[in-house]
Amino acid sequence: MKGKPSQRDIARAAGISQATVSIVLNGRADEYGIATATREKVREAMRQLGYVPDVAGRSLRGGRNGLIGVHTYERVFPVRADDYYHEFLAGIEEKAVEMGQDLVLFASTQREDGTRSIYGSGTNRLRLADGAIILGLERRDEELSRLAAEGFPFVFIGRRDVPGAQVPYVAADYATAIAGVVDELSSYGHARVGYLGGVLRRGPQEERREAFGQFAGRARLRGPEALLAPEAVTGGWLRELLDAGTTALVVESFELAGAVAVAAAEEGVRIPGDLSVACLDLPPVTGPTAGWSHVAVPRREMGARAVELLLGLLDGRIPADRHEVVTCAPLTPGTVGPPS
Amino acid sequence: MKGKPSQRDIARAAGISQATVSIVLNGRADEYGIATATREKVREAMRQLGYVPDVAGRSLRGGRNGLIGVHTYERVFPVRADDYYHEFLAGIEEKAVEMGQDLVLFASTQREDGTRSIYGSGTNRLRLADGAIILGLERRDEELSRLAAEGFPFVFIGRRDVPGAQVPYVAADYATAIAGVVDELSSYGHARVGYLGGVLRRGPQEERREAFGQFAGRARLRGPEALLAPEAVTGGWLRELLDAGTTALVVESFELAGAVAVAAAEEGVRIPGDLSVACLDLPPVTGPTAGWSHVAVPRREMGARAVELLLGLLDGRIPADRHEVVTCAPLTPGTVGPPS
DNA sequence: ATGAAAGCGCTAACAA
DNA sequence: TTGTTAGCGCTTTCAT
Repeated sequence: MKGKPSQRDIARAAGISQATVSIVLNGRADEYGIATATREKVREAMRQLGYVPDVAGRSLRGGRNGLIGVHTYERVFPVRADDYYHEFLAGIEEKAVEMGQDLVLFASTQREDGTRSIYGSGTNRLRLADGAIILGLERRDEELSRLAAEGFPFVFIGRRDVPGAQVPYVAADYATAIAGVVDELSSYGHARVGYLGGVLRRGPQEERREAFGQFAGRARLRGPEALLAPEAVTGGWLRELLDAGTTALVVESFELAGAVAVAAAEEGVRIPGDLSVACLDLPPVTGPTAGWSHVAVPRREMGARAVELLLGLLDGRIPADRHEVVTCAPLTPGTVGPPS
Repeated sequence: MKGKPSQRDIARAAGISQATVSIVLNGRADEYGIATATREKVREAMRQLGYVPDVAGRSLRGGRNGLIGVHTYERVFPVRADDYYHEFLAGIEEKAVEMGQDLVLFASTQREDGTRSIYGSGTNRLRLADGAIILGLERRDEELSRLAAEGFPFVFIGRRDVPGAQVPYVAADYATAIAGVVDELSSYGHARVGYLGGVLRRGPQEERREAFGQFAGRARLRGPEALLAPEAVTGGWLRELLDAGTTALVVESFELAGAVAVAAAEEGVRIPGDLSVACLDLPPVTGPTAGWSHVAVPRREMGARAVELLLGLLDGRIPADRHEVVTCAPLTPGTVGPPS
């Protein structure tokens, strides 16, 4: 018994047929009415030989292998301390533990230029797992629709409405969260509320900006919209903003919020005394923007929901076109107050 | 053709045998002298049907499945920002990418109480990968020796000399690094160098303390040794230390270094003016101890080496009792200088 | 209550 | 130059 012991080895050791071994191992012993003595013999031999089901054999046969794939379009463990994936993965891991599933991180799909692609490396390694959770900011609609067309079970984290394909996804309810922010600012009496967004227009950002425009319009709030890189957020820019009568600012990312903090310090602008600031992103625990008001995207919970959704798909309990929207926590207190 | 097309489907479409398809796909067409026309027919049918090789079938046949297991005794993605595993995993991922291997994170091995155990859940799920890398501060020698006895290929990260078993591991060369620290302090002219360690005595810490004792003795440095919890490091303690003539301090962990920073601020002790401090651990990028002199444990490189070592074991290129010691980077400049 | 056998997709040894 | 066949580990159907 040098390599991995197979069911055949167990069968031989227990003096029994391989089929019976399979039945006992899969907990269908009752269903098939296997004698208790036989079950014991099987379990004993199994323990003795250190048997573990072979993933390949099982998934080849069409069964499940307890592997949940996790595909990211970038490195999971980044070089710099960029924790974009971290919270999602924490949620995924947590739920995987609960459900007794293991996680497969697809590192083999990375190409020369550092990007990752599902089909780029020729073979779709994702199929090794029962299903997969896909995360990433990149738009790769063709890959997703191809995956869907092949009938491979997967869940995307982040909103993805791929035309002509049913892509199950878990998304944060930005719209409601942003409506809440607008409401709160409005009820404080702010009339001119600015929006500061990044120049890099990726899916989620676009969604936030649009939601803000919509709800601000509905609440009759008028304010400037600026799409800037962090280094373009200067003291002068901030002064101009205030001079124009803006009393509150909604900031898309905490990168930008950091720039605002610096600019405010330069100009002696007090926050929230002179300017209320609400951030639409999670703050770093430390730094100048620590404690600022923000809308918490529930990344952890989204990760966990993705696992649940995927397992639902696998069990056929959930239809393949289902998506879930996870509610964001309300705006935290800190840097939002009445205008001066 | 709803499901994924197999080689059989291609063979039928191209009117040839399945074996020929396999040969063409694996690039052995030259070797077997397949006619150019046949190759074209295969490629054409492949493109047309959108063929993707099935990993399960392939690994079933070949024995290897391109999966490297990663077992940790704690969560990989921690709730608080404790990045103990992060750097190791960054190295592992990097090398896995290079080697075209995927990673399996074993979440299913976690039990009710939150601890993880290889055999705790009844069967050894690790076997589902080709081999595994095991990390964690806990001592679970029985598990490791059982794993070794079963002939399962694995590599431990961290020094582990398990009695009666050959455990391949990748460790940091603390001894040499600490000798370097002692040398440097000695050459600056320090005569009394203290050692501050934690009360929690785990493997690596013990090793550091012993190495320091050994090299300090050899260099005829005399200094107090204290094993304290961070909250026991007070201003009074620090003052006493200085009054006794100590001019330099080697600190085991950055938790303790943080406590020293606070105590020094309290007492108006300048670092390194009044006291040189060398830390034997990686610093957090931010905080009062940022920029302090430290010995960098090459976690990233250790992770990468572990992957190489494991793949070497799998290929039989490396014997199963091999271990590797990775050199630490030398003490960084910052808080070490001549005594006042 | 248990065994025998087929077949999932793939590769390699052997046949033609 | 190409085809035939066996078998990797597993589950399931059918037969005993």
